[in-house]
Amino acid sequence: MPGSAVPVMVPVPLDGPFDYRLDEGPEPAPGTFVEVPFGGRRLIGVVWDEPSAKALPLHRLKPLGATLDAPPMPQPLRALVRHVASETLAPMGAVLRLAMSVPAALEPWPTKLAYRRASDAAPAGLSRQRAAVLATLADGAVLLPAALAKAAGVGTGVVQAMARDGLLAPVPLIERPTWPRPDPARVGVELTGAQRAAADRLCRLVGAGGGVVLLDGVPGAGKTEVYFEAVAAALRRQQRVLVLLPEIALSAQWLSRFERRFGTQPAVWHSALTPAQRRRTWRLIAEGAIDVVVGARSALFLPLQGLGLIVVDEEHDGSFKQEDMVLYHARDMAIARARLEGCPIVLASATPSVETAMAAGCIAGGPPAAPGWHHVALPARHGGATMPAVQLVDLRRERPPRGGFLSPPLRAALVENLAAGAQSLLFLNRRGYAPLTLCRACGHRLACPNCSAWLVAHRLRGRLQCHHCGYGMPAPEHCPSCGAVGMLAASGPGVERLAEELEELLPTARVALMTSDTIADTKAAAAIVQAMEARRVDVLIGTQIIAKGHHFPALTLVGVVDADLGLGGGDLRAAERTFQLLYQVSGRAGREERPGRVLIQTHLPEHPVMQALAVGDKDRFLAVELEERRTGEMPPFGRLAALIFAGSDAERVKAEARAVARAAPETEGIVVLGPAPAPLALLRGRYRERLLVKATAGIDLPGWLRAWLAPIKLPAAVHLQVDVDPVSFL
DNA sequence: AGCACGCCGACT
DNA sequence: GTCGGCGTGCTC
Repeated sequence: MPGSAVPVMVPVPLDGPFDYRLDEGPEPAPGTFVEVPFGGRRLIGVVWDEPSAKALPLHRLKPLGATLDAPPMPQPLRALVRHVASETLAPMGAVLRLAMSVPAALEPWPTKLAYRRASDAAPAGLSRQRAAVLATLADGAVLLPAALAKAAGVGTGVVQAMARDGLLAPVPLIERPTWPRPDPARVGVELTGAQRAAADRLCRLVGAGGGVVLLDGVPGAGKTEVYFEAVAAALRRQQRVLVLLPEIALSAQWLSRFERRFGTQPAVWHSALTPAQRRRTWRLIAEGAIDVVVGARSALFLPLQGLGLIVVDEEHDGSFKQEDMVLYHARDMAIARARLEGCPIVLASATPSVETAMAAGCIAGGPPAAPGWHHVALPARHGGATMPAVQLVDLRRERPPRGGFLSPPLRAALVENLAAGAQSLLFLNRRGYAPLTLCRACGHRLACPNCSAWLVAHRLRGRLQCHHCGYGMPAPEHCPSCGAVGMLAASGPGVERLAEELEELLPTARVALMTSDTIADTKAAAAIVQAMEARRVDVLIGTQIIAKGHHFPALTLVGVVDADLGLGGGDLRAAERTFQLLYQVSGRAGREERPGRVLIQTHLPEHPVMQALAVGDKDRFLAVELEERRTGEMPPFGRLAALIFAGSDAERVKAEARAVARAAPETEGIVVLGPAPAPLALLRGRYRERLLVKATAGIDLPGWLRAWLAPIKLPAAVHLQVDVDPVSFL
């Protein structure tokens, strides 16, 4: 008997698949989860669609193990794994691991022992309790011990004893939880005419085979309610829906809006789930028992079948780019999944990314919409949401008092707003007390020993902390360099320091701080949101964590303390990110009947970002930014890739980076820049050098990179990470 | 990623 | 004399 070779992908960071020998029985279909021997261990893998690269003779293959009793991985998801690997240059097995993130969910549901009567005839002389148990189990009923005891009005001890005595017969019962199904027929909030029209356009695409829609409108224009109608359309067709949100936007507020429309909460997927919740949710999704999943970027790889719609909300958000193991952009890969599933995808944002806006053909002076792309714009609600009045405060003229960071106009506005009994928000994208501590005696600056970064002072914790690695130390009393005592001075603003300044300015105000340091979990976040809603806070100070997801009716003043923060560093997307962030923050002010006011403190009032913010014109900003990108042949007109070489030996890292750069093939339309020290030249104790690859449009950049790098063998002491289409340049 | 095999320091 | 450090190499 010859047997056959079965290709299996395993979730280890290698390019597969690997072949296994099948001696008898039918060949398992692609997607089947199987157990296989691998190296010294046994792994769960997936039967793959294409044969392995090298065909070993059958006798050299190890035997295929058992098939797991789990729904096979759907074909479009397998295709997505291939696609993500091919685009990111990650080994396919590393991507597969993302789609097999919950191995425990591949085990069948646990069975619990339930009981039925051992015989129809009731023996004589039973206690009242035992008789009650048997009576409860009349008509062949089968119940779990706890339910049985409760129904019979006895303790569980009676049930256990009766089982032991043979009066009850055990029946293994599979405990499959049920999940409430969202009801598309319910009526949620009433849509305006314009919202209805936009919703109808989305609904027409559902079931029509595919397409990408940019759904664009100011905060409060009702984007969520509009795409909910598309969700309902998919549900009416018995299809499933995946909604991706940035982690911090997945708030209780979003969930309750969903519940208002559909009568029940959707399944959620994010990093804070417990292992048991994770296992249950994953398995139910694989079994097709869950219709709608809302989750952070890792939800992209959930085994939903029969997808009818994908939504990516806050499409522009940088956190959709995964920055460690496999470097993928969840928005771009969601577009790929939608194409592979043959379903439409809605990208929603008040501040679309340049890439998305260009593809949707909605930038003045830009190209028309790419094939399959659509643009649905939602106008502001009349009498409802309007963007607040934005005032630029020129810090070169309006100097804050010595040692402070709030300019006279912003101070006045804060005082005024408190007197009026309204709430204010101060935005500063800097955690801690001060970004830098220096010695006034010798000028020494306290830096992280592992990274090229300053240590950030955190007064609330009495520590100095590195924001890039885990390093921290108690705040020292004397300078570690010259030993001078009491000469260490905080330099620059942080949110904690702002709170101090505010306490001086508004001694009676109730101030709350919202940063990732003060918000440990969703409960803590909900507590602050509640305090704001209940008007127990007058001024909320926060980092970018406050930019999204919540809206506070009584908030009428927003102060941006340092608008220029994100513009330094020469990052390609610095202007775009700053505009998006500040526009979102500005949108927090005055979303109900009260008019809002925004003060933006800047040293660069003439910068296009500030000018666009001042007039609230994102279309003009996009047009200016697109021209800028066109001139430099930067994305979306060309593509970039960053190669980061890292290792503990600075010279070796540099030498390897140089050698790899020299090996780059000469290609029309591609330039390799560098190596140069990466922006964080030292990170977690490893020296980093960077090569930047710039390709003109139309070049298969991942393919070119693979051809270049495949023959290169790096020593283990130098690690190379390839980031195709980098978002952050750090 | 794991897990083996493989050569140099501090212990029963 | 061993136990164990993690460097490098392989996994159908």
